[in-house]
Amino acid sequence: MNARNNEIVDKRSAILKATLDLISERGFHNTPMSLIAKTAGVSTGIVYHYFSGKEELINELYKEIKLDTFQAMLANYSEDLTLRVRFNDIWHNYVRYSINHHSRGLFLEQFENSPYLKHVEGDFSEAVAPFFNLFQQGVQEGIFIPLSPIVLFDLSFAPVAALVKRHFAGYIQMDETLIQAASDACWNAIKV
Amino acid sequence: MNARNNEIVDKRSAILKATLDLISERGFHNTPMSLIAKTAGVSTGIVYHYFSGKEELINELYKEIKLDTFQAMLANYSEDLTLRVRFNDIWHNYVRYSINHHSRGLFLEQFENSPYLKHVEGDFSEAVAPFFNLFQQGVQEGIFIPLSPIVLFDLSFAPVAALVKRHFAGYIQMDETLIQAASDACWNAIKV
Amino acid sequence: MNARNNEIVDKRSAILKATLDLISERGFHNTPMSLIAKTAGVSTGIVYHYFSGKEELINELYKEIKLDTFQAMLANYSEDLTLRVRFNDIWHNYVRYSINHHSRGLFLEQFENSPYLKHVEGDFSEAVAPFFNLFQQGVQEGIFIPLSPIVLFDLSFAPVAALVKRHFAGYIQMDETLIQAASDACWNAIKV
Amino acid sequence: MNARNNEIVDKRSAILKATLDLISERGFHNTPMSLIAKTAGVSTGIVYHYFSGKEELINELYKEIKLDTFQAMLANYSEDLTLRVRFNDIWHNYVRYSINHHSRGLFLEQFENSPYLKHVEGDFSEAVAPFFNLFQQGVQEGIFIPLSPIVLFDLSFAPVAALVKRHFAGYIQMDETLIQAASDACWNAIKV
DNA sequence: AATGAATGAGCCTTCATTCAT
DNA sequence: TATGAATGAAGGCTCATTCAT
Repeated sequence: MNARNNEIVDKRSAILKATLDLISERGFHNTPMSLIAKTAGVSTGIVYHYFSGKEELINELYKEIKLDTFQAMLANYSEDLTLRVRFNDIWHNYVRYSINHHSRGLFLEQFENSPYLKHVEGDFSEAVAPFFNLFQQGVQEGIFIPLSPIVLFDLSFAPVAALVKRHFAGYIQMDETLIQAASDACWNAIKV
Repeated sequence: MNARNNEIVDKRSAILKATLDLISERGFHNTPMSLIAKTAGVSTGIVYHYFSGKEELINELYKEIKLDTFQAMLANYSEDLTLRVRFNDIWHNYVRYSINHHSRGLFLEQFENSPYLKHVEGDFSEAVAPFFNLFQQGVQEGIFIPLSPIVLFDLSFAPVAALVKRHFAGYIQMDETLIQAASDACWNAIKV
Repeated sequence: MNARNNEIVDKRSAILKATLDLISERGFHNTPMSLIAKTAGVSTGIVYHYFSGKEELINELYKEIKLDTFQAMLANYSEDLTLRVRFNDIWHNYVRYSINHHSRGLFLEQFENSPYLKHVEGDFSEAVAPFFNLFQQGVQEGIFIPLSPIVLFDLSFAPVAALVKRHFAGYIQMDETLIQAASDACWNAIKV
Repeated sequence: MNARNNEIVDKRSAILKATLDLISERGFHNTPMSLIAKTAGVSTGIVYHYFSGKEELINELYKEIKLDTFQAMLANYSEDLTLRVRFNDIWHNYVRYSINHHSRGLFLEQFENSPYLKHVEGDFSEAVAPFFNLFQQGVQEGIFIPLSPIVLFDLSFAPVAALVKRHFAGYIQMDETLIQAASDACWNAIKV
């Protein structure tokens, strides 16, 4: 990759990064394109070179972050590990990622709860396959309660975002002890 | 209550209702005050007679809905019932309410995930006291895992909103069987 | 005058007084009718019973204050007194009135410098006759320079408003010594 | 200065000029930004590129005009000239300027009498220094009555604005003869 | 006479997007 | 590629005036 390409990557990335930071703090509609450009250190016009408009910019950002989040949850994932260990790793990864990248969580929740934004039909099927397999295997082996993977997914991980919000609101402290206790609780939720 | 008061109540309520419907479908910033007024069948100006501005209108709506949601969760609640029954009732109430009043759930999630809106410091302490007591009692009796009520609350109910979203997205069908299964799962999550 | 009439006078006066106070401090366009009504202790609607609208209200107020100012300048005025004494009395009266009724001066200057307001064709000819006579007599007696009364009026009194503004701005202190010196200066301006 | 700079200067100037013309004829609050833009031949939005808002636009205009007025009064000013000549020149310059640039006078008086507008703390100290020196010198030389420069300034020039108003109202004709007579009168006012 | 809820036109300002350079 | 001046539609809010009571 030559200098020119690097620059392209840099500029596009700078725009995406500025968008994330700003939107997570100020919200979609309180984040003008001009501010995104300024924060990214580029001109307003050039943003429209990399993205067709604000909506596409945000959709692109969503896809990147959503994918990155799934990948982070699956760090060190291996089907050689037991279900219990895999589940626990994912839970910990997810919490850690959510705490270490707060703005990403804020962005995702805003995005996914905004009826205004046309939800991208991003194809995350590949990214979520491991989860699907995990829960399916558990059901088949009679370890998990016989519900669809998507339900098991929500029963397992919905509490994470809620608890991380409490953490940042100062109501609780997500230390290792609490993380483990909550992870165990969620495991018990779906365990037969 | 005389005709005039009825009218006042009606007008204010009409504005709040229009706001809820519009925002849940279009989002905060895609819902102009003029559209709210039009939908409510009143003039733009009069909205500012009942609410000081858009922000107060939305905050007021939030407080009403948040409170109503808590109350709906506690329908037929009685401390004479066993923990198990109480928990199960709340879970069912919450799901039913979320499904029957979809727009309220959409609104709440938008609101609570919007960094732009100054979150009202509405005092819900009274409204959430029963939940607090429920979880505290369970811990004291050695029935629930020894975590703070707020954590137990999230472990118990965070999946509801997630599952209802899947329901409306068409991925799952929240029928009585599924509701009961999920409710049991969450009970198992916090049970010792 | 019976109680009812008193009330009428009171209400009308209260509106005029509120208008004066508010406009002198906030300006014409930053003074809503609703605030005038509230300050006067009456309802918004009743203002339109006493005045046909905001413009008439302000015009009425202008006429009253303008007339009152002329009359104040002529307090203790007598053609039996010498020109010198009459001039000096007017000058002192004007300054004292301007200082003791600051809001009236502020209002008059706003009004008279506002191109937006249709200037009332109030008939002040009777009120200004003494001034006219004073200057005309002085010219006829060869005491004043032979200029039209209106020019002599401005040469005599234009500095008053300017100096009173300096006084309230804190640049000067309009004490008796200064008033007398300035009054003498203006006398010298028009004296042959 | 290249074409682009010229254009910028032109556009900014066009906005200021339109603002002056409109406000002097219609008043501050009867002059919408949209009309200013339209009159200046630009879009509404671009006004906010050159000025942060209506208030800054007006304040900026005030500073420019106030300064320009002082400079016009001091045209051909030289301390080599006698006090008498300097005074007379200023008086004539001021009257001529006020008559030839009527809108500027109207604007200044509106602005300076508006309690609503936050008066800019423009630094005119440099611009008014010659006046200050003039009056101070006169006092020191025993030619002017021993009053502060600011008082002497008002005694000298306050009648100008008043007389120019009479001129435009049609009551008097400010021809050379009258100007000279009035200028002499004001000189006599402050002369020992 | 009196109230004040109600109307709706109009204003200031913002901001996504375009385009000349 | 890159800039940022420029556009203009749209939105939140104000307020003079009206009118049912």
